Amino acid sequence: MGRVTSRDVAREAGVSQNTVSLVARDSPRVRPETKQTVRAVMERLGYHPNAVAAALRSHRTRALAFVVHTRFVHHPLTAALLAGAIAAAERQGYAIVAHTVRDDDPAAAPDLYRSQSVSGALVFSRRTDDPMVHALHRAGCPVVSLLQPCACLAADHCVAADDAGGAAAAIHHLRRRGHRRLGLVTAPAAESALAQARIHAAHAVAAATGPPLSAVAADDWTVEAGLEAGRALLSAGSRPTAIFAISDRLAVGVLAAAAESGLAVPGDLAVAGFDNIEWARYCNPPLTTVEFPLEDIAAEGVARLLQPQAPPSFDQAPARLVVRRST
Amino acid sequence: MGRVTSRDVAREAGVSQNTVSLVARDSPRVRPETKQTVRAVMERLGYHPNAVAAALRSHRTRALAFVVHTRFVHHPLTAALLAGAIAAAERQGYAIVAHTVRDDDPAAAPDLYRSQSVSGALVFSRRTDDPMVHALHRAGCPVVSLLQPCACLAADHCVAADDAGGAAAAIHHLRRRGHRRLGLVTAPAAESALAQARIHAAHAVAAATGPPLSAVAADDWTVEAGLEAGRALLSAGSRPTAIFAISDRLAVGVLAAAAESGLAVPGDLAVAGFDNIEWARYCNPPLTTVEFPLEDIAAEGVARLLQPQAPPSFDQAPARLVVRRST
DNA sequence: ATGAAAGCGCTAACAG
DNA sequence: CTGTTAGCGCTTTCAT
Repeated sequence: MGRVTSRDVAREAGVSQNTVSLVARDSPRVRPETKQTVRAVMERLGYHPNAVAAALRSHRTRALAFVVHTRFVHHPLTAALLAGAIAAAERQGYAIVAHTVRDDDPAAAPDLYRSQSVSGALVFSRRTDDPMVHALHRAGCPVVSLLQPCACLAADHCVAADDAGGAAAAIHHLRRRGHRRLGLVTAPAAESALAQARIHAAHAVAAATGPPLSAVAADDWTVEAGLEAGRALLSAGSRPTAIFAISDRLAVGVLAAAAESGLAVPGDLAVAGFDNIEWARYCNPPLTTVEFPLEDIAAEGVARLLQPQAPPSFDQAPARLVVRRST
Repeated sequence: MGRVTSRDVAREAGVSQNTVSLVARDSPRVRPETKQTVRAVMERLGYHPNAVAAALRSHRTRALAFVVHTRFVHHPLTAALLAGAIAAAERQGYAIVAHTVRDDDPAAAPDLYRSQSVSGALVFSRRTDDPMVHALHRAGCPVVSLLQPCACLAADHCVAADDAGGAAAAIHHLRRRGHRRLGLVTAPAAESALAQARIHAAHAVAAATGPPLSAVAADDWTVEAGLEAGRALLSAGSRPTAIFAISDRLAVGVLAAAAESGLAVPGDLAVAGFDNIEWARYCNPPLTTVEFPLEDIAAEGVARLLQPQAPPSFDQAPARLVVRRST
């Protein structure tokens, strides 16, 4: 009891294998009546095209890789990007192969491409100059980076949000609330153009509207690191009355630091973040933050891999301030 | 400039294509010296085996699907399970194809299997009787369910945690803290054997150690639903002094309800959850909860798909109480 | 608009 | 231990 092949369908329908193939792909070059007949036989025999054979013969593998560092698998943005990528890819008949890369082994990423298992890769990286992205690129793999600009990729192979605009909106908002002394919690910025965009915009807007920001760099994109950075800012001589953290996880750490110090939020300290992760809605108090359309960004990434000649549907995805009770 | 094939390597190394194939798969039936020679040529020519051709010929596709409902993509457990599955699969040379299924379209799941794109599926479902799992199973796809027992699958095709033990530990803990009036927040339990295991154990232990639980059913596994259930419990006549929620997200909702009512946690109300999501560590106050080894569970799921004849390495993954400040 | 023939790159079966 | 032969199921190319 072998599986049903296009040959079986062809024989049964009294047509050639070629015709079956064309019908399966809904080619306009087959007469409608013939299609009807062949489709009926497919149905009756329970025929399902073998994607592996199709890929071998056509040299087109209908799959894309989604590559993320092992450490960022748990990041809330990863899930949303992955979901968006799956949905968009599926619409075009592509599958998404999820792959994680350990920081010490960036060379593993291109194997999927070299073995013809995928025809391109979406990456979510925290670093502008990422060995994993380099390795993919050097292997000739079409790569699109999500959220993060990448040194080795053309600008239109990076689908980013309007990080500068979002950060500017957050600082403007804090100023409008009457805050003079502002604090900024950053992440390892030297490595990340995404972080730099948010940081530079924050500094620029702050300088244009009042005293400069006092910035503290967290040493990772984690709640823990945000907590420590928050402590540092809150124990300084002239404590800020508002803090903008360049990610929500960092901001959650700042909230924890405020709680430690017995500061009421937003009474004694206002806090704003960036990303609008689910957590932001339900922390105590709910966090003012910047949101951007993750699923659209992932979908655009898929489009730039699969229709590389089509014009990008946007340059930067819009960022929007979501005001909640923390400010 | 076509790609390098095993034929090119064979010609260049002066051996047969078959030998190249055996060397690529590191067969013990090839003389070490021959391997050396062939490997050198592979290296020199930049040969990378074509996984698609191998799959077609051998009828073994080295990929597994990881299937989850669209609504649960963002669930924190999903990321950990996926990461564990990827790591375990990769160790055996398999890739993970991530796939989401909309609730209204359960029939889409088997397509990946029928097209020979994957040789089995890991599923993460909230329902014991899930149309998506049924569809996969009916299509003949080997399926292993993670965390959730499934009606149509053999017991050893479900890799679950010790839900009963974890819930029991939580209730015992609350009793030891001196609480008499206990509340329970459940999720839609009729559909979920996982939920039932936690609920039944909680009721049983509570009954054996004091007055019965007063239970409220949240209508989803979300923070929002937990918030509403928490409100219901806290507005009742004789308010409980401690609440056990069968998931952390529900528990976070209960914390929010407590904050609304101006109740101090744990002073006026103790709260415990289940799952130990990252959020639990950093909410305010940090949440007492039950943890279990997600990555091990995913790895075991992969093993049961790829080595179906090997004995399971465990029956239920151990669950452990993590005591934090909320109790 | 359809058919015939060839072959993608590999592995399996068998022979030696 | 290694070589020979055949063919996985499909798409492509060319012919009609």
